[in-house]
Amino acid sequence: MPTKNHRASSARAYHHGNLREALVTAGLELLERDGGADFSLREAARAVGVTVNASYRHFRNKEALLAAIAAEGFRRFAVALAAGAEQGRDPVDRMIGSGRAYVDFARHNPALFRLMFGRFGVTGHGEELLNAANAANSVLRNGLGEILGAAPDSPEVTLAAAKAWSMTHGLSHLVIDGQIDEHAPGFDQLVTSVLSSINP
Amino acid sequence: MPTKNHRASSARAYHHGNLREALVTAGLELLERDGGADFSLREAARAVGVTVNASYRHFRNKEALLAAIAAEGFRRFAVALAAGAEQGRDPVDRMIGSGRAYVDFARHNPALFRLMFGRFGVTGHGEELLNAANAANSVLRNGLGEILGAAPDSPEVTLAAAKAWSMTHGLSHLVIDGQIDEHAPGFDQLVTSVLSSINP
DNA sequence: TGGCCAAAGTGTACAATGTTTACATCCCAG
DNA sequence: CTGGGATGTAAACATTGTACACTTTGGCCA
Repeated sequence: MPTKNHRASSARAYHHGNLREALVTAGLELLERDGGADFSLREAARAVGVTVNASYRHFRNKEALLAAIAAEGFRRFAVALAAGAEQGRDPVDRMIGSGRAYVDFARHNPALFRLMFGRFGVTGHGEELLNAANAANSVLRNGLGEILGAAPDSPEVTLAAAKAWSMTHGLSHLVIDGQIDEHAPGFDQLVTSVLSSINP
Repeated sequence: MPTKNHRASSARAYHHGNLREALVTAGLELLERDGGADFSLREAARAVGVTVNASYRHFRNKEALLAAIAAEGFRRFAVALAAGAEQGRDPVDRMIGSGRAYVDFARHNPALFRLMFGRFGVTGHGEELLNAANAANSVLRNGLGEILGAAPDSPEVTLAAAKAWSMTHGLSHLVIDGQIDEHAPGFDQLVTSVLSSINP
């Protein structure tokens, strides 16, 4: 636990205490507040009650802050997928459950979802992000491995994962981009129906 | 043909001739040049050899230019899908052919693809964009209608379209976002395999 | 033909943003 | 207690999107 927490109590200390984490949290909030475009660095600093330049003590640049936010997003994503899976009895049900969680995560955090997948191609943005993304990924592979009775890194699972992942990911994108209307009657039914067809 | 073409010949005329179209073209090019972030309005104007403010005679703001670019993207997209379908003999083959074209379009125009789907939720950005998007969509529905022997606007086709579209769209996104490595051996095989499973 | 006027383009200005460089303040180790 | 590294602030810069006022152009009508 690297928390130092210099002045957790004092109302207005010169040192913020844990600015890095605070900026990530503020960024997450701002990201979803106006949904679309990404927040400005100054805005995030303002929300935390600090000057812009202070953030440069914790992140090399804005991109680095966004990467940290994306990493946190992947961590929450993995938790959501696992939680969605837990509600199913058999492996197929669990798979569909986490698929539904996948879509719901995107619906409730569209800007974060786009940030996670859109701007950080897995590599070149730090180990933290990479690990978080891989953790989310293995939830999928383990589930499919169980269904197929094969190792999570076997070729069959790889192919099945590509199919299931494509379907779920595409559905999520189409929904958050408004191509599929999430408020139309029968939307839930449609999601269920689409996700059911990922059964390999 | 609304082309006025004031001074098509003169090398350096005060009036550009067809600035609107030129800006769209320049925008398309800049978009793919550095792949990721969207170009600056000033950059596009510079590329065309004109002041930034000149663009405001043709577009209300930057967003409007992006919408026009997205519309042009959808037009080319529809053409590509139709071309991809033509190579197949039976309806299923044609479906897969346009699916492959879908993925290839995304691979060759990732920034445009993201712009088209990511920032313009079908509505609220002008009729031109809406029509172009619908044209691309009907290529899919017609193909599936043919396969299923049902009307393009029937419920079965709607569901089948949601599945096929999700699968193809998701695969495209995962590829251009680097989650699926397009340079890995067997990539073509994987695409074929994934797309084959859209057969309803 | 000549002149006018709307369309199309330029110039200047402004607030906001990301980033750099120099300075100020705090807290803990010695 | 004290000095130095960590953490913050202040001022400055180039770039961006956009607004406002001006200028140039070329086709239409007398």
